[in-house]
Amino acid sequence: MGDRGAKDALFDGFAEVAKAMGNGRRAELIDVLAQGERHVEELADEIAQSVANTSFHLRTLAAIGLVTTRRDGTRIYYRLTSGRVGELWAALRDVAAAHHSEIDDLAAAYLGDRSRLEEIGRAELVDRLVAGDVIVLDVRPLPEYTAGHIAGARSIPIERLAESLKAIPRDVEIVAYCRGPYCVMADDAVRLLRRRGRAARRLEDGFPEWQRAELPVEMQVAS
Amino acid sequence: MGDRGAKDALFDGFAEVAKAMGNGRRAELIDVLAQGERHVEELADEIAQSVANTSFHLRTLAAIGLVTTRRDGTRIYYRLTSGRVGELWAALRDVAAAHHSEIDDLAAAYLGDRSRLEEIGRAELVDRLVAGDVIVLDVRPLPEYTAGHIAGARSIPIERLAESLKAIPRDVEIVAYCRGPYCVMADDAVRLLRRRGRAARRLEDGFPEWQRAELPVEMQVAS
DNA sequence: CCTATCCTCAAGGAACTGCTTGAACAGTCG
DNA sequence: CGACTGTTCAAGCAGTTCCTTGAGGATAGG
Repeated sequence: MGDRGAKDALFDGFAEVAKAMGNGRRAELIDVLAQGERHVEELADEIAQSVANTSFHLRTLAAIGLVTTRRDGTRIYYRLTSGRVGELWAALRDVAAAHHSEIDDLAAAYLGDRSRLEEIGRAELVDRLVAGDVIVLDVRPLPEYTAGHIAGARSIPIERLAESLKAIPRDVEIVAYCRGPYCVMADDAVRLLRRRGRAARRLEDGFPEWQRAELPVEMQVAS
Repeated sequence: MGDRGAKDALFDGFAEVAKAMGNGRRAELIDVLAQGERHVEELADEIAQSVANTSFHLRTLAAIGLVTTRRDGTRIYYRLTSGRVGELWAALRDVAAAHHSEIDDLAAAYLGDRSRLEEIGRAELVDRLVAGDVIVLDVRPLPEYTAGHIAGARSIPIERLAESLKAIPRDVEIVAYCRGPYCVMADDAVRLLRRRGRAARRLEDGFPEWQRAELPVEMQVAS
C-alpha cells in the first residue's frame, strides 16, 4: 500500500482534471455548457474558434469525463456530465477572483464600469416574482433559454433587445440576467434599458447559480 | 464592453488557476499544505522531489496566489492563501473521482483493498468524543499535528505506531485519521492495529474536512 | 445509393511545461 | 563582519500543448 509511483499516478490523475480546465477556450466552453447543452457548431461560434479546434477541445473535456454527448440527427450535443462540474467551475472562478491578482484588471477590462449598474439579489427577486411587479428578461442566446430559464422569464436575446423594446410595458421594473457574474449580456441590457428611460437592474450572477440555489426553473420539453 | 480579446484574456486568467493545479506534484503540495504550513525542505521530502524543483512549483502556486509565504529564521514557510483553496482542491478531487474513470483504478492501486477497513463518520465520532469512550490517533507527520488537529487527538506518526502500541490502552476503540480520503496513513494504522488485536476504525476523510465542518480543533500556539 | 451536413481525426510547427544541474542570493547567527 | 543555511534563479533539453489545414467518417434525406 502506498508506494511513491502509485501516489504520483493518482495525483497526476487529479491534476488531469485541472489541466482539462486549464485552457481559456475550454473554460469558456464549460461556462457556456453550464447554461445547458449545445452542439459543436454553436459552441465554435460562441468561443470564436474553428469547428475543428472546438471539437478537439470538447474531446479533451470528454476524455476526462467533464462533458458527455448525445446525438440528434446529424448533430452532436455536448453537456456537462453533472451539476458538480458546474460547481467546480464556479469554485475555480471564485478562487481566481479572490486570490489571483490579475483577475480584477482583466474583469474590469472585459466588463467595463459596473458601478452604475444596480444589482438585485436572488432572494429579493424571488419576492418580487411572487408579488408580480417585475419583468424578468433572459438576454442569453435563445438555445440557452430553451435549455432552461428562470420561471416566468421572457427570452429577448441581447441583439434583439433594441427592436423589442416596444413590447415591454413602460411602468414596470425590469430585471435582466444572463450566464453569471462574468457575463456582459445583462450589463449591456441594463445600460440600454436605462438609456431608454426604463427602470432596470441586473440579477447578481446568472442562471446556473439560480438553478444551483434550487429556485424555480422552467424548461422547454421536447415535443 | 465585451470584446473578444478581453473575454479571452479573462478566461485565460481563470484557466491559469486551473493550470497551476494541473500538475501532479503541485496537487500533492496543495494536499499537504491543506494540513497546515510547511517549509520548502519538508515539502520537497513529502513529494519526493529536489528542493529546486519543489521551490519552482511553490513559486508557480504563489504567482497565481494559491499559496503565501512567511519567513521564520532562515526558513520560509508556505501555506494555502485561504481555506477556499482547500475547498477548491476538495471539489476537484470529488469531480475527478465522480467523472474521471481512471481515478478508480489509480486510487485502488495506491490505497489497496479498503473493504475490510471500517470507517466512522464525523458525526458519530463527535458523539463518541463527548462520551469519552474512544481514542483518536493522528497518524500524520508531527508538523501537521502541530499545525492543527482534532481536539483531543494524540499524535503518533505512522512510522512510530508499532513501537508506541504499548502506551495505548487495550480496551478502548481506536479511531485513526490522516490527511483525507486519498491518504493511506490511517489505512495502514488501522491494518496494523487490527493485526495486533485492537478494535480500530478509520475516520472517513481527514483533518481538513473536519476543520471545514467547523468541528472542534486544537493547535499548538507558538510560545 | 449518393450527396450534403456535421463532426472528428491526423500531421505538423510554434509555444509552453517540467525536470536537472549548478550558480547566486538572501537572512541569520556566531 | 564572514561563513553558513535554506531558498531561489538561469540555462538547457525532452516532452507536451495548442492551433491550423485538409482529409476522413457518420448520419439523414432525397
